[in-house]
Amino acid sequence: MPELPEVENARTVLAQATGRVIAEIDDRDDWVCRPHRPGDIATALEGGTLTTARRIGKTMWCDTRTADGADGPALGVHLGMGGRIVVTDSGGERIGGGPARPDRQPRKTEWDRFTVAFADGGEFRLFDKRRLGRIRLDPDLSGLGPDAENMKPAEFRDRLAAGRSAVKARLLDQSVLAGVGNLLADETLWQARIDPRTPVRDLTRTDLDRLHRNLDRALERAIANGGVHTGEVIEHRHPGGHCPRCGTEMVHGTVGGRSTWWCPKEQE
DNA sequence: ACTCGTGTTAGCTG
DNA sequence: TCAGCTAACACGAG
Repeated sequence: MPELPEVENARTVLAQATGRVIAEIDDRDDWVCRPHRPGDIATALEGGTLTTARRIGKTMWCDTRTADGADGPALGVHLGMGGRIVVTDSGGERIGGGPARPDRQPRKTEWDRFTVAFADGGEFRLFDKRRLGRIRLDPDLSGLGPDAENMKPAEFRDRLAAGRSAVKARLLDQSVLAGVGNLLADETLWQARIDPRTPVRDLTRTDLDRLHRNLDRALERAIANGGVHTGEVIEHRHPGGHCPRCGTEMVHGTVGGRSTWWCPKEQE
């Protein structure tokens, strides 16, 4: 599920975990918590509090304070392909995450990969069937480009146009800009009518500005509508799918190492 | 039964 | 150095 819009929603849920005293942490999943050893994260954070819930691209982290009021290590949270944040109140009820809707995910405790129990009785959990999510202390954010939201046109052009990769590969490169995933890239390129395979060096300034405007719009709409899966072209990304604008059959290929669908007529 | 995938990373190759 | 490929992680969906 998670690309920038989903992660931003998750961040608002995670924010519900701030300001509460950490009683106990279950960090026994040594794959999700690598390279830490079981107990490392618990030792570092138990007795303290999470003070913020921040995000760049698809990476979230909480700043922390120790029991005696000093700054603690940051707690990094990445959802991977399908992780979800669950925060409960002292009564065990889920909080955050917008309008209440029944949780369709069957819950199985072995899929809770990391749990913070608060002194008030509530919890913060990373629920992740595929175990591709990640928790770590003081995550390295230096490899991330600027968040894909709120980039200036010139900054977007300069960063995107460097190098000679296919434009989609560039959009997916988190060190160029952070937050665009596979679905959002396909949606944006379709909206902008640009072939995902186009080398960035062949894009004109006009192309880049149009791409940027469409990325902004796709992000805004995905956030408003509840996720990247609400994009216009997303439901047509399958064998036999047709371009919702012109009706041409969508074409499939691999670009930037990822499954890619585009309209061969409009995206040249 | 078998392939694919909304993500990331390490390691390898040209 | 850069760019592209592969494997690994684990499981559901088609």
